[in-house]
Amino acid sequence: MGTLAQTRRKQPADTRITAKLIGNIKRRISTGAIVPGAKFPPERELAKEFGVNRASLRQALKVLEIMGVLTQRVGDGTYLSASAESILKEPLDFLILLDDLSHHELMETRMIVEPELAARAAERATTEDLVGLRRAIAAMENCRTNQERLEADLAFHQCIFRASGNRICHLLFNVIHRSVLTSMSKLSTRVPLDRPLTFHKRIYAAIQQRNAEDARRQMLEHIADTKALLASTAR
Amino acid sequence: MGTLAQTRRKQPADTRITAKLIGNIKRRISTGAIVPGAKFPPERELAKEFGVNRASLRQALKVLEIMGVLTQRVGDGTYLSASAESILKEPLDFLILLDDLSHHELMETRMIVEPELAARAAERATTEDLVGLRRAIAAMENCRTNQERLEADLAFHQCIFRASGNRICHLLFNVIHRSVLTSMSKLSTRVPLDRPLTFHKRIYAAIQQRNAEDARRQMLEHIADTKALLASTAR
DNA sequence: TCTAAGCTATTGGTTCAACCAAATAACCGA
DNA sequence: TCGGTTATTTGGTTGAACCAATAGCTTAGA
Repeated sequence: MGTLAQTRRKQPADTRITAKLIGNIKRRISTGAIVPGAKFPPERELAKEFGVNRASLRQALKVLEIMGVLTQRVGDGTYLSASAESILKEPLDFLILLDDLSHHELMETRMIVEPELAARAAERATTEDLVGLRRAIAAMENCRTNQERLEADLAFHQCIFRASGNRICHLLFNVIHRSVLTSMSKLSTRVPLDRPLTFHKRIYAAIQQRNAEDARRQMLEHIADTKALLASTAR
Repeated sequence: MGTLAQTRRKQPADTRITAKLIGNIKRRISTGAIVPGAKFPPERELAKEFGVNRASLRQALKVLEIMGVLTQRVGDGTYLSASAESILKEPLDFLILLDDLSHHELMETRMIVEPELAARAAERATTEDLVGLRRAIAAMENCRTNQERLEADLAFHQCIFRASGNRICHLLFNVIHRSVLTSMSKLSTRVPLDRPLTFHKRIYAAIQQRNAEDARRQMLEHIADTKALLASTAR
């Protein structure tokens, strides 16, 4: 009997075929065999190439599609994503559910990281970043619905994430903010406008003046304020 | 026009059955219909319940299994994970690949967050945390292989993550550290021992003395030192 | 010649049915 | 009661068929 040629079938060594396929695709990406934006071979071909059934391949591709690693369109094909903006969304959603992460803990995380991001933004912000911040403040001043107000709030912080120059934090906190936002939008009580707006203006001023230390402090106060407010309305 | 509900792509709602199933399961978890550790109905039943084919259901379950949300065992069944420790691993791996995140950017993120975590650890560390830190330092002093040294290094920082009390950062930086570690273990040059060890001892002293400010500063220096070292050996 | 409508091949989406393999549960004889 | 055997349950995989959306080609018409 063949000692090594048994990778095909019947051997229990062939466990976890989906994980294997994902690992294989990951390797192809890391070696540059598949490049962001590139088109995959058709599923039927790729399955043959991997030596697995199309259904099995689809499981692996589906995992990557939900994660945002790739995109599939009927009649067109499968494409590797150019970036992975949404890649942390689903996982973080489930993380919050399974580990029962509360607003409190999310806000705590914000308090740890965002002041530092604000400080970096003060050091690195471009003129476009500053424009974005001003626009977000204006949007907040002119908002009419609660939803608009929350979106404007999010936009302001996103500008800071971007200006900080750290993509990991940028992506992560986009997701965290969005999660906080959706829970806040479900609160019956109306979220106040003036206090956050005041802080946003102070933070903007600090960033615009390249005052990292002030930006850090104002951001910390801002989030602490919001956190306290959330804790009071939630009860 | 574009209120907000139209952020959906062109994909018709009747397709995307996998995403729908995942959303449904997510809802069941959030409402407590499925509780962490609980057993799912058999795939054949669950598929009937959802009104879809088993193959389609399996795609959804496979996504959640790879994410670490649930566990499947042949002949046994499907169980909802009690926690989601590994949930960020795969996504972050692909994030690093797709967005071409470098050591540099990962270390940058560490510099942003870990000093603050060290400060919190100084405020909150339990006696068990302190024991863990001492043990990690001892392991680093007694390590013989490069791999052992890196593992001991990781263990030290993980203790701090745990002691900080922030689970999100804990999970996130476990993954980031592991990623940095695997790339470092591939470097031909031997990573030095004395400097990191010195910093670890200083950080431990600060935490043990409940000196948050000192812990923050020492950690910042430590990571900056490592980062510089990485940058020099990588060239 | 160019455009628009229609047809066709491609490709992902879904379903169905069968069988394999691992774990468990039930059973039965010593 | 114990220990091993058998049957059942349950996830893992395969193959084929059909649906539906898209892209690309063809063709009729202005």
